[in-house]
Amino acid sequence: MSLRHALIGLLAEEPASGWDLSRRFESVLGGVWPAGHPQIYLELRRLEQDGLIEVESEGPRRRKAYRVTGAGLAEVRRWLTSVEVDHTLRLEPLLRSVFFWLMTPEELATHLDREAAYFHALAAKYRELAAAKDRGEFGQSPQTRSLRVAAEAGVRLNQALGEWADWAKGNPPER
Amino acid sequence: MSLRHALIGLLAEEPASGWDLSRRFESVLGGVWPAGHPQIYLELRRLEQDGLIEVESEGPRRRKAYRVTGAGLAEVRRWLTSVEVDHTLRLEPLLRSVFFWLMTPEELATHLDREAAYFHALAAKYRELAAAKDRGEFGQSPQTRSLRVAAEAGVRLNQALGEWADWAKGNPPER
DNA sequence: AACTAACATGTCAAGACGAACATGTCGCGG
DNA sequence: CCGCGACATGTTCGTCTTGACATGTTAGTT
Repeated sequence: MSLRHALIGLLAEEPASGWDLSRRFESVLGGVWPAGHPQIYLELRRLEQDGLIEVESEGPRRRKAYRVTGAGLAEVRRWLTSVEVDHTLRLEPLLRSVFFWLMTPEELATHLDREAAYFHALAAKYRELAAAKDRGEFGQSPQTRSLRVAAEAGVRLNQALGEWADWAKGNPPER
Repeated sequence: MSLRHALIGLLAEEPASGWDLSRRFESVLGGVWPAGHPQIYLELRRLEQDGLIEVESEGPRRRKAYRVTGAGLAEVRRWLTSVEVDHTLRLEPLLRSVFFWLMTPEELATHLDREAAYFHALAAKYRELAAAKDRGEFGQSPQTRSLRVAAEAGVRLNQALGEWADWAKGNPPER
């Protein structure tokens, strides 16, 4: 159900079409909240029905740009401040770690190498993004600064996971 | 689809009933892969149909204990070694951080305090669990050692998130 | 003998989600 | 002016996942 609020939140920045939102989801939120375009178009129609967003303009190719309404803005703010945070984490790499004992030491070593490389690379990507923002490459708007905070989470999270994989290599379940 | 493999993996440790698995899911895997009992019972029946697990014994209260078959064991191992890891992460607290600019500084400060407290507390819980395992309180089986590795991830992940929340308090989007 | 908490297994409905399919438009290079 | 790639919007189907409801058992208590 967070998709709903994420869409309103993105629209609060600036009006956008389903297609725009789909791409922004992929680039901005893909790392923390994946959503395909079918879901997005569906939810946009629901949001419009509920009066939380409205059509701002219709462009070429049936393009419809949406804008947030007062009710919509109030609803995101209510979500941000009054709705309990859902801390549910679902991470397959960690699920797998519970079953490392079913792998041979060689298989495990290969696996952990790959995982460590993946996480360190992602951490580097976020580090770069954060540095670019610190250089002011995306302006200094509050939205950009929020993304800077989110990027910091990307850095720290993936850094931690990469270091965990490194640590696991030195502390395999079969010692 | 990982539920399937997680269930076989748990059964590879020792035979168990749907109820047992449900509780083990909550205690062992609840932090990384939530699953309610309806899913578990459903999936167990499917797994039995597919010959990956079989009924080991029937006890009181319609209790059916399942045991992994050779095909089942082969299937988890195939999953662990040959199926691409799904790195999808979905974490609402991070999604929210993209929209911090919609909160007042006061609301944000309160929110970040709560989040930091939550993550630090969880990290402490995992740290304790890891320490208990290091003291040998759960034996030294390969399974226990795998759980030790998973617990280490819990420590590092939540530690990182707690520190991130602390950092965000000092670097709010509205400076 | 009645009660209750914990055990144990399930169904059902609704919603979320993803993969694949379908349709049409605009701009541009050839 | 033809064709192609990127743009843009949608549907459909099957699976996953959750919450709510339903049913019955066993052990222990009162």
